[in-house]
Amino acid sequence: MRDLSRASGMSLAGLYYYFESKERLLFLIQRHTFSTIVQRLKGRLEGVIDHEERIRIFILNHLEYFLANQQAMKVLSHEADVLKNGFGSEVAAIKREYYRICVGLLEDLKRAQGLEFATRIAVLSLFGMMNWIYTWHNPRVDADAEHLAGEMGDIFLGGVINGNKNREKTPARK
Amino acid sequence: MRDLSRASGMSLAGLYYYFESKERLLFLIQRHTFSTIVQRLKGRLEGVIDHEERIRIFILNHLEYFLANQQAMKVLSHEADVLKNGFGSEVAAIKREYYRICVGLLEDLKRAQGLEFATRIAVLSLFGMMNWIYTWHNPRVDADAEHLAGEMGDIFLGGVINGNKNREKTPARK
DNA sequence: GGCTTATTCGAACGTTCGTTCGAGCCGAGT
DNA sequence: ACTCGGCTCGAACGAACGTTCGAATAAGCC
Repeated sequence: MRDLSRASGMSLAGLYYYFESKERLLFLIQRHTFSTIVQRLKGRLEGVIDHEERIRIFILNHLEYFLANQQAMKVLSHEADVLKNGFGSEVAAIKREYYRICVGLLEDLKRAQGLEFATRIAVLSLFGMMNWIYTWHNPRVDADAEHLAGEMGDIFLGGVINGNKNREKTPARK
Repeated sequence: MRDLSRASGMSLAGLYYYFESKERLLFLIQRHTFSTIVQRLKGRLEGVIDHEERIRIFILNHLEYFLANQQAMKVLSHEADVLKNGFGSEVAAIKREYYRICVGLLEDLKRAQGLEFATRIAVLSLFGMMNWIYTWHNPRVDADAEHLAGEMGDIFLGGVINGNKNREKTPARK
């Protein structure tokens, strides 16, 4: 809170005039952030029918926000699940909606192409790929969101579509 | 430190008799953890020549340790890069060696199969997939390390081997 | 038994943290 | 001119933190 006070130019007590506690302030930041990501995603998905393209849009939307707000996302990733009961559940609901959208995109792809893979593990692997970026991405060295989304989309889509073909002496898995 | 004192049964001051500071204690834990992972990996890779199998071993080794020490890895993931200069560089060196091993495995696969993808992004995506597990894995619900390593191996190997075939109207990328 | 050395601990120190309080400032309304 | 409500702040409070210190205990050796 003292850091925020210094950075914003407002006194420490002044912050508490607007935000009743540090926890509520974190809650507002998290709610705003995750709501924005979900809202932008919905807008971008409208009218797109190709299943692979929809997943690529999901990845690009996610990475763009993460890289544009890298410092913030670093904190938010570390501060996941620290909110107490009341605050935590509302943020958790938004995250759950986001997760469910991704599950839906994958289920659609599975149905359309007759694929077989574990949706939950695939979705959480994808989130891992994307979220881990805050630990290594250096804007001066690494490619931009669009390029990275392309590469990750290649790996992920190639994986869920052709994945189990690479098991030696193993039939398609249930 | 007070938590450790309570959990270990030794007084707070007693801890400082054995570990000169909280930072040095964290350093010892990190060094031991990452050294163990690298050491086990090297043992398991010995004698295995198939490139895909070697990457699957890498994934299994990583996930097994992460799931067997989930609470610890949750902390270590959060405490990455908090060590000051002296301590930090030694741990960073071990991590870099681990990273380089993974890069080597992928480069071998690329060469053997004539593939084209960005190694750095692929490696860091794989780390993301695997490391993110501490945020969602529930031992009572989710599969064990072996099963998860199989699924993630399918996705990752399928992705790097067949990835760019899924780009619409796009040639293989450089 | 005495003496030395290793181990353990309660109590405290100084700092940082989240938060609160009371007093001051300032512009709008009467 | 006076007041009132919104806004801002310096200063402090109590708790938690990493760390230290001196004394108490235990263990090994003569």
